[in-house]
Amino acid sequence: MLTERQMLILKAIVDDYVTNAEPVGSRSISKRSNVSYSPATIRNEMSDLEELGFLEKTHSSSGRIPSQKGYRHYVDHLLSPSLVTKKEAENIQEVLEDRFAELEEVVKQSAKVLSDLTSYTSIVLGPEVFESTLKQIQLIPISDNQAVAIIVTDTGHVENQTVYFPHKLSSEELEKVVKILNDRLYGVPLYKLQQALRTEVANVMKKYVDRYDQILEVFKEIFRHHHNDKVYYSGKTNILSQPEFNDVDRVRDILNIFEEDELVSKLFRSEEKGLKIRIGEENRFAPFDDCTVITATYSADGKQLGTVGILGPTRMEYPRVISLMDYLTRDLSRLLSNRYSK
Amino acid sequence: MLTERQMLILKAIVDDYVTNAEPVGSRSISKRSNVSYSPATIRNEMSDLEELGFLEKTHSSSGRIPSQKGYRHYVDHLLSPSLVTKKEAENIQEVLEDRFAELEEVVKQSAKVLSDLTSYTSIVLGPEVFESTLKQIQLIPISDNQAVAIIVTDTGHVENQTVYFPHKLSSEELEKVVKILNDRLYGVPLYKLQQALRTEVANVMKKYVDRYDQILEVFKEIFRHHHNDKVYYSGKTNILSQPEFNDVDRVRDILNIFEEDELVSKLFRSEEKGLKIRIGEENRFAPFDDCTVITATYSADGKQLGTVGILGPTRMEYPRVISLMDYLTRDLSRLLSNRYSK
DNA sequence: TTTAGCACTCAAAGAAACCGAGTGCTAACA
DNA sequence: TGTTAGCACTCGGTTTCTTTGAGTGCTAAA
Repeated sequence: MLTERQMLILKAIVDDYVTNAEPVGSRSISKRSNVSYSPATIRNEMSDLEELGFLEKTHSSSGRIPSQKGYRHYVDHLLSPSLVTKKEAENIQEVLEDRFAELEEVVKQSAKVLSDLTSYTSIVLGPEVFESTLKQIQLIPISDNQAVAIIVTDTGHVENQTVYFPHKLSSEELEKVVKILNDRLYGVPLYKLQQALRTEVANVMKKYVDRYDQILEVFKEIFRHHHNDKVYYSGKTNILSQPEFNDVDRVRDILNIFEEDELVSKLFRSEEKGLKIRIGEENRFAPFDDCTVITATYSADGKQLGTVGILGPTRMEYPRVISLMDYLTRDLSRLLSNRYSK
Repeated sequence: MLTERQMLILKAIVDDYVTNAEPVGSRSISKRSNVSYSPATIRNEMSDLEELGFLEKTHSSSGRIPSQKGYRHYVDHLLSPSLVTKKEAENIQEVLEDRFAELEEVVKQSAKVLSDLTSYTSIVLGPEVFESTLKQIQLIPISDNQAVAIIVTDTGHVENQTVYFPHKLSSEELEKVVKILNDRLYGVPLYKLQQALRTEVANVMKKYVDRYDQILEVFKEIFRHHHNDKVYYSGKTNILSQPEFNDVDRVRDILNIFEEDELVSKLFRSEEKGLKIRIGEENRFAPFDDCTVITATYSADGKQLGTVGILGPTRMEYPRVISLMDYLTRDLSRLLSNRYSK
C-alpha cells in the first residue's frame, strides 16, 4: 500500500532517527546517497506518511519521528537484516564454549554478553523448571525435626528448601521415606509432583511409615514452591544512557520493575517459539510505552527451555539486535541439545 | 571543644537539612522552639562553625549545609536516639516470626523490610559461608560423566554445582568416593576443604579408588568456588527519589555498582562486630562520596554470620536508621540463635 | 511530477531584569 | 561583653524577551 518511494523514505527516517535520536528533517534525508529527490519532494512524501500514521511531529515545525505504526512497518517489511560481525560472534562463542561452566552460569553469561553487545537491558529467563522431571530427591537432616530437602531434575537443576517436621524422625524412618519417594516419583514432571504424591505415594507410605499423613503434608508443601523460574538480568542501568530516558522520574518506574522477578517473568516469558517484537503500547504495559521488547526462545532437543529478552527504547537498532538474538538463541539451543543428548 | 550553643545550632542545622534537603538559613533556626537567639546571633555562630569546618555554603550568600565533618560530629555526639515505633517493630517482627520461611528467605525479607521502612537502599550479606562447616556432600549422576555435586553446611545452607568427570564412573565407584568424602570431611569448615582433601582424603582414596588423582582434581575444583557469599538487595532505586540524586549521570555509577555482587560484598562486609557508619569520603570509594553507608552485623550463638547495610545520601535520617538497624540485627541474631540451638 | 523560493513556526539558547533568601558587618543595646 | 537590630550586598533561580536556525507548508515555475 505504500509506494516504493514512501518505503524508501520511511526506512531512511527510521534509520536516521535510530542513530541520532533527533527528529529527522527533509534535507538530511535528501542528502542520503540512495535518495535522489529534493527536500521539497521529500517533504510532500513525509506529509503523506504522517497522514497515513507512520510518522509524527514533536511540534508543528519540527522534523519527523517514526510513530509506533512506523516502527512496526519498518520491522515487518523494511529492515535490512544485518549480519553478526566476527567480533560479536567471537564474544558469544567465548561464553558458550566454556565447557566447565554449568548450565546456570552459561545462561547468566548469555545475558551479560547480550547486554554488553547491544547496550540495552537483557533479561534471560532460565530453563523452565516447569517441564523438567524429578531425578532424585534427598533429605538431609539438620536437627531433630529439621532437614534440607533437595530436588534434582533431569536437567541438572537443583532446588533446595528447609523443612520442619511436626515430630522427630529417626534416620531409618527418614531413609524409608526418601526411598519410597524416589522409587515412586522418579521421572515425574515437577508440576505433577503434588498430584503424584496422592496417587502414587500415599498408599505405599501408609503401609510402611508411622504418621504418614503428617509427613505427606510436609512434602506437599515442598512441592508447591516450584514455579518461580529464575530470572537473570544484565545491563539494568543501560536504559539510563538513552537520551529519551534521562529523566529520573520516567526511569524509576522501569527500574522498579526489575525488582519483581515474577512480574518480569510474566512480561518476558514467551509462549510461542521464535522471535517476537513488541513495540511501545503493544506491550500493553504502561511503563513500557516508549520501549520495545524483543524476545526469543531457546530450547534443547526441540523442548522449549526459556526465553531471552531485550528491553530498549522503541528507537532501537532493530536489525542488529534481531540478528544477535537469533544467533545467540540458535547457538545456545545447539549447545544445550548437545549437552543433554550425551 | 564546641560550646553548648554551637552544638545546639549544629544539631538544629543537621536536623533541618536532613528533612528539607535545602541549605538552612539563620532565621529558620532562630524560629525553632528550643532556640532563643536572634538570627544575627545564629549567623555569628554559623560563621564560626563554618570556620571550624562543620558547615559549608553552597554559594557565597546561601544558607549552610553540614559538611562531612559536621555529620560526623552529629553522629558521634549529637544525635538523639530515636525509638523504633510500634508499627515499625511490628513490620520487622512479622518478617522474622514466619516460622516456615527458610533462613535465606528471612534474610531476603529483612532486606525488604529495611528498605521499605527507611526508603533507602538496603543490602544484606547472607550468612557467611566461610565459617560454616560441611554437613554432607552428595553426588547425583546426571549422565555418564556428569553429576551434580551438592554441599550442605551445618547452617542448612546448600550449594550445588555441575561437575564433569574425565572418565566414566560406575555408581559403585561414585558411592565409594562419596562415602570417603563424607567420612573424612564431616565438620570441616568450608574454607579448609581444599586443604583437607589433601591431608585427609588423598591417602584413603588412593587405596580404594581407581585413578583417584583425577577425581581428587575434580573435587578440588568444586571446593574452590565457595567464597562468593550471597547478596540481597532491596530498594535499589530508592536513591532515585532523593533530590540530590536526580541527575541521571550521577545515579548511573551507583546503580551500576549493584550489578557486581563481589564488589558490593567487599564494600559492605563488615569485619568488626556491631554498628558502623561511614560518611561520604570515609567510604574511600568515589561513587559514594555523597553517600552514607551504615552497616551492622548479625550473628547466631555469638558466631558472626553476616552484615546488614544501608546506603543512602549523607543527608540521612541517622537516628531512625540506626535504631532500626540495631533493632533488626538484634532480633535477627536472637532468632537465628534460637533456631540453631534447637 | 518535481523543485526552487519564500513566508512562517517554534523550540532552544542567550541576555536582561527581577526577586528574595540569605549573608556579613556595623552600631546600638542590655 | 555578649546580643541584636538594621542595612547593604550577593547570588542563584525565575521570568521575560530576543535571537537563532532548523524545519515546515504552500505557491508557482520548470
